[in-house]
Amino acid sequence: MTTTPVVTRFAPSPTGFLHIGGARTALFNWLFARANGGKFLLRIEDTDRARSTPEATEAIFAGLKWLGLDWDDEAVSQFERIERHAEVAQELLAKGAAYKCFSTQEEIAQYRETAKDEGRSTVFRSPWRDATDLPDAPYVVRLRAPRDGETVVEDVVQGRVAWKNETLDDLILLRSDGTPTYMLAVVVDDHDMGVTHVIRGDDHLTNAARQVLILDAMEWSRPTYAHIPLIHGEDGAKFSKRHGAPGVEDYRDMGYPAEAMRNYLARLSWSHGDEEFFTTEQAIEWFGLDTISKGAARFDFKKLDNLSGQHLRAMDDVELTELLTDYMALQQMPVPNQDTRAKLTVAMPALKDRAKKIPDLLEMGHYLLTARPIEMDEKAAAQINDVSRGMLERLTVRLRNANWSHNDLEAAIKAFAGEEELKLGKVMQPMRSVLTGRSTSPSIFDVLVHLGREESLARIDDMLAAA
RNA sequence: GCGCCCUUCGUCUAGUGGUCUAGGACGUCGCCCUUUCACGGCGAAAACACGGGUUCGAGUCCCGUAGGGCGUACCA
Repeated sequence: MTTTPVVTRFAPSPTGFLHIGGARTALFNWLFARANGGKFLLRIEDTDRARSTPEATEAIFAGLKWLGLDWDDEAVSQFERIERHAEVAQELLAKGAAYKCFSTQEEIAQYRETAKDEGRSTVFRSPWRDATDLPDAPYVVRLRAPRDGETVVEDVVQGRVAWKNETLDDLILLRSDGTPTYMLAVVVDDHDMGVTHVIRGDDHLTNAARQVLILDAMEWSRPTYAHIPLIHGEDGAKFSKRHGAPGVEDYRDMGYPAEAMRNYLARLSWSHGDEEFFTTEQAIEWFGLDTISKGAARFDFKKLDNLSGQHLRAMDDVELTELLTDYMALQQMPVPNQDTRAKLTVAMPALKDRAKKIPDLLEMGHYLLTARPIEMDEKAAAQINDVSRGMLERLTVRLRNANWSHNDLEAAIKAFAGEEELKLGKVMQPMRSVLTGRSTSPSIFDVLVHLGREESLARIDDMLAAA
């Protein structure tokens, strides 16, 4: 027995951006290919010229790259293969497996209407299926589909799915303008590209029945099908724009690391026991079509946030600093210089401890990214009054003589609070305001150390001078 | 309308006839830690859609019902 190498593909239509559902489909295909040492191919389904744009194609490339889903070989343009699609249609015609249908769209619509009125099946039955006397008029090429028996698709996730052939119509292969339909194009392309496993959304499950008919007519072998459930929004309806963030770039912009995104998306309708948090390497090791469930999953931002935080905390500090500066560049923010980056890396353990997304890192590390004079936000400013000002003034005197280490500073400040009979928080919060301009930040002792003696004291002096 | 698919805590899921008085994770609530916010630790509430079968025994198999989804184009 020869083992044929696995070939999967992702085949999006370039009509906008990389949809979150599409991204998950791409991820499954990628994971399966990588898990089996196979190939992951990309095909752009751009045969609908009116809706396809080069920008959308670029957006899909960008989305996949950001997610880290690298594809093998050149991306295939379906549009460029229409000659080949037509060729197959001709072959089918020659074999008698397809026929020319001269019914107009109006006639078809009429047929369906009367069928509906009479309570019959609305599946169109072309009068040209067995006609011998053909007019000289525009025609479409239809598949001569079997009318008896049933068509069965063995799907690795859905199981055995069967349709009575009488419910399937003679689908159109070539339109009256000679261009191929989607049904024909997918089948031909998948075959020519050597795709062994078709992993796609279960909105294509019904299409599989008709595609299999084309395959059979051409006497081509069938790929393994895996129709995976769709991703729904938090309200249970198909994930769309009104759910807030339909495109992968939205998640990039919100500051989720790609690794967290892969982890979260992988866990939607797929699982490996109780594993929740894992690396991409582990996902590749564990992934299998047999552990995909049939039910649609709802997208849950809360869980994504949690996973994202875990990934942030697991990341290396230098790597995280890079991720942070890349994000700042992406958001058109001034990118910190080498010196500031070094400080960010040092502070990173404290910053990442309380972050879920990259912008949280930015917020936490704000004190390192801002220069004197510090601007306080509203909550921070509320901490400053005559009492806290006086307190800080007395504290500063102590600080000037303190040894500038985390432990010594902590000891000095605690001693001060004790003498003033103040709860530590009463001392810390005003300090936080003055040093960071925020009401939340890493530990003040850390902040003092990160900032250094000179900068810390200067920030306090600024405030006192402004009084 | 017709066809196909789906249905375990609020959410993601484990579960492949007995070990399920149903496990984990997120979220929620409580307690602890604590200078804020987080993180972390401990604990709690919380589900087999419903009804029939099959079986000694069903979350697990079969059939209905209900609910949801997808499809039903000379779109992809």
